[in-house]
Amino acid sequence: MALKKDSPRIVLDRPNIDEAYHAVKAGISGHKTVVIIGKCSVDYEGRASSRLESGERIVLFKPDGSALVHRPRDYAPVNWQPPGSLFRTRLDEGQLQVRVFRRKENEILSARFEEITLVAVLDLRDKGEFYLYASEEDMKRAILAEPSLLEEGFRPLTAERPVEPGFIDILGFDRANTLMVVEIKRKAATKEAVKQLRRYVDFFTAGSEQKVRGILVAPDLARGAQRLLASLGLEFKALSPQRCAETLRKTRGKPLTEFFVHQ
Amino acid sequence: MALKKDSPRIVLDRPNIDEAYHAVKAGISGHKTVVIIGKCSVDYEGRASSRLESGERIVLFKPDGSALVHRPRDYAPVNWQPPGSLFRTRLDEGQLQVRVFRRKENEILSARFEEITLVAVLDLRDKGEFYLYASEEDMKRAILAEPSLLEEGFRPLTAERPVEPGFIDILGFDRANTLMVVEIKRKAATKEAVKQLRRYVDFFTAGSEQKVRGILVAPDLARGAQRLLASLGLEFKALSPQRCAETLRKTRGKPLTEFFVHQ
DNA sequence: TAATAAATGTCGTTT
DNA sequence: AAACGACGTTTATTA
Repeated sequence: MALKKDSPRIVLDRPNIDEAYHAVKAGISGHKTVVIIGKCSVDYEGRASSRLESGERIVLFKPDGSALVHRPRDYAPVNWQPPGSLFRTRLDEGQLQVRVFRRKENEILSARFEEITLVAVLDLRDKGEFYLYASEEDMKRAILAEPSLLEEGFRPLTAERPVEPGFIDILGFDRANTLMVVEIKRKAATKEAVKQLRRYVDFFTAGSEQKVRGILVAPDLARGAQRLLASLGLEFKALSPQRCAETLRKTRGKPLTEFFVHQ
Repeated sequence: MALKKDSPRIVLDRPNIDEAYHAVKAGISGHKTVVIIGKCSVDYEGRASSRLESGERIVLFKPDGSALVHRPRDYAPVNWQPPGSLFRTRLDEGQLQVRVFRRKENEILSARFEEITLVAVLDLRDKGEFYLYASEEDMKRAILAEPSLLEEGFRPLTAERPVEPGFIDILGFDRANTLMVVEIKRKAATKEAVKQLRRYVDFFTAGSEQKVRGILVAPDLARGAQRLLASLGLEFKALSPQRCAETLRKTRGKPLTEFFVHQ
């Protein structure tokens, strides 16, 4: 059973099992988004194993090969398979069964429906862009565009050529030509971030007499990070993602969305 | 508008905005699971900020206060709020808008619907147990139940009383009464795991002449972990989660499900 | 409340 | 393909 071009959409309210089976099969082979709401049990075998006993859930099968089983609670799906999985639909012992295979990890997910409340087969059109801003990357770009955000006289180096260890956010020189290693965090910097910065600074001080400054840029310092920072001889510069977003907007005179990072 | 006891379920196929609004509002105030499929844009403000431009999506509102916006692709929701959030439904400029507040983190998610394909208000009954096995915790329990899985003559200490640093998986003594620190991984142990074990062993060797053995228990060693392990003077014991699950079953003579960890 | 570790983490980038 | 780090990580556990 193939989906007709003029009927890319199926909604079945309390379908019988055959109706549900044909709709789901057609939807999956037609690369549609399939929603099944009903009473089901779910088994998973792969990196771990699990069994979910019978209950009413919302199950999604997406055209990219991802599958999700959602209970009426929790943020996370109780069972799932990532994109790239293969769907197989069948009738087994009078029940609708959908199996989801992921060859790469040798994983299999099986959902078996005892009762079906609703089946929806949808050709969802979603080309909308997703913009996430005030990211760490935005903060980096703001400092490169306006180095005084970090310190008067700061001259970043990263903008000109990539630095040896690519994991360093920004390298540059202060007014006195002292090398500065800049580590950026978009949230309050933790002790972990401090230790990370120390390692980066060590990379440049190793086997050298040259003084190197390590600057942690973040909106705030997390509990305990202040003391560790001081004890490791590093510095802190308070800077919020919001401030960076404003700077980007002003610097280039374009709408903020221009600077969003597309996901 | 309250949901009547005898109509705990609403399915609206291509509803008009007023029908949709009343159904969603009733569903949310009645602590039902609400599914809205339609064309919407989504804004988020909180730890970061995001804007999702118009497109057709599946949006879930659960009775526990969690919300999910799913595009027709990807495993992860494009936007969400965790359980405990507050829902507010309203009609705004002729569109259905649902806002989700999370006071604690000062986060807000707003979904605005231009077109509504489907609204479902459901009273999902889901008491089914979820069992996950072959977890790291299961491996630990298996070794405690059957110490020879690790090594002939191994006597675990953890079972008797909790150990000082609670982050160590198992502590015990070998046949020669040498202290053993056991780190368990359910997947191939990475270099990170090796370094972790080294830190734990150091905790016991610090300021002591006593020899301490560090054993990494895992089904396999990841690339590079072998060399690091040897260079740090640690040992490896191959053990699979499956083997542990079998041992648990044999040891106690109960069905495997008895040993599942309930999530 | 804060810190820490685990997750079927997922997802991207780089080696 | 493996490895490494980031994530609005989330979640559970422990101090």
